[in-house]
Amino acid sequence: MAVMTRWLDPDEQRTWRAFLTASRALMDTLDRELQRDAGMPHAYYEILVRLSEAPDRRLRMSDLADATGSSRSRLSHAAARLEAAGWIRREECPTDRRGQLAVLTDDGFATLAAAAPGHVAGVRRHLFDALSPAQVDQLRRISETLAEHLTGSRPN
Amino acid sequence: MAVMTRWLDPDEQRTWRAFLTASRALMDTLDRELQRDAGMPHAYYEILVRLSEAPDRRLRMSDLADATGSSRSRLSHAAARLEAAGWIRREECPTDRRGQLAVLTDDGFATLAAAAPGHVAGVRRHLFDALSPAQVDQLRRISETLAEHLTGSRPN
DNA sequence: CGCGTGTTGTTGAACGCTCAACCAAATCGC
DNA sequence: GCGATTTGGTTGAGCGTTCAACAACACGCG
Repeated sequence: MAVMTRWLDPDEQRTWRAFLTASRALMDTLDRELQRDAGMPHAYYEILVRLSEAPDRRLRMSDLADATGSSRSRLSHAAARLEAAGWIRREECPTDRRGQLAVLTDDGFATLAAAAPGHVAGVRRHLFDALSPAQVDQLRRISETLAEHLTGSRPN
Repeated sequence: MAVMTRWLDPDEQRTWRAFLTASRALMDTLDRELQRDAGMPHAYYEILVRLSEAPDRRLRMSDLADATGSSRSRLSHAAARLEAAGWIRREECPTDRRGQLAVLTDDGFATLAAAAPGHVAGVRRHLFDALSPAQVDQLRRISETLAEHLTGSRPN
């Protein structure tokens, strides 16, 4: 027998819609700021950040895809654009002939360094400044729980 | 004199990355489920929902754009697709000759009714089931605060 | 009234993402 | 070892979004 749908009660409804509105507004705002100030979308910024933190500023495409939570296809397309912009280059992987390494160029690093202060200020202004320290802590726990629930492992 | 950047401290860093991971994973998952089960992206589902709740199942394009948090351009393109799918139709606005009304068709309503149970189950499974009642409450307050901070008004 | 200004909505191009198909190399199983 | 499967990565088509430009209409103010 078909299971009756358990709809969202008014409180859940309110929570869900507020979450949708807030997270969309936040990401849209940061995306627009980054596009305006650094000429790249937030997803590309994240790729450059991960590369900048990696040893020798290089990472396997696969690991980079995992770190940024994107599909291989998406990363492949993005890498093509980033390479055309001169911000990364590709190298062959010495231990696996299928593999490719994405390497952050000096140009890419400089672009990232120029974009970072403005972006961090945006994150602070639009997110952390609006919340109490207790709320920031709550948000961290909630997000880590959800991330683990959805991806099966803790966020990196 | 240039202001020194105040970087994110390790806790803020962790919070920010967890939030990015969680919200992206959640939206990606729901989007994929909706695309698979109902043949539409989440943004289009939201448009149909808002229309279904409006008096006479019709709304000014502008109001619909505000309600779904999308640009006019985006909504215009979306409406063209939804109209081609037969889920909405457009009518002229009687009080403003510039205006257009988006009207949910019976077909659109039926499609929405068919998609809703699965989608609600997904929201429950991926979001509410993973959190304690206290966390749901925290998430609501946090989201409402952020939404108000970012958009200048409470989420609807 | 009539002119300027703001609002409503659409359009086309460029861009980014998804999905499915695909190739090549590594690994598994016998 | 050798065929079958899995893994790593790319590609092209189709879709949705953004941005800037535009057209049509409403409104305010002299």
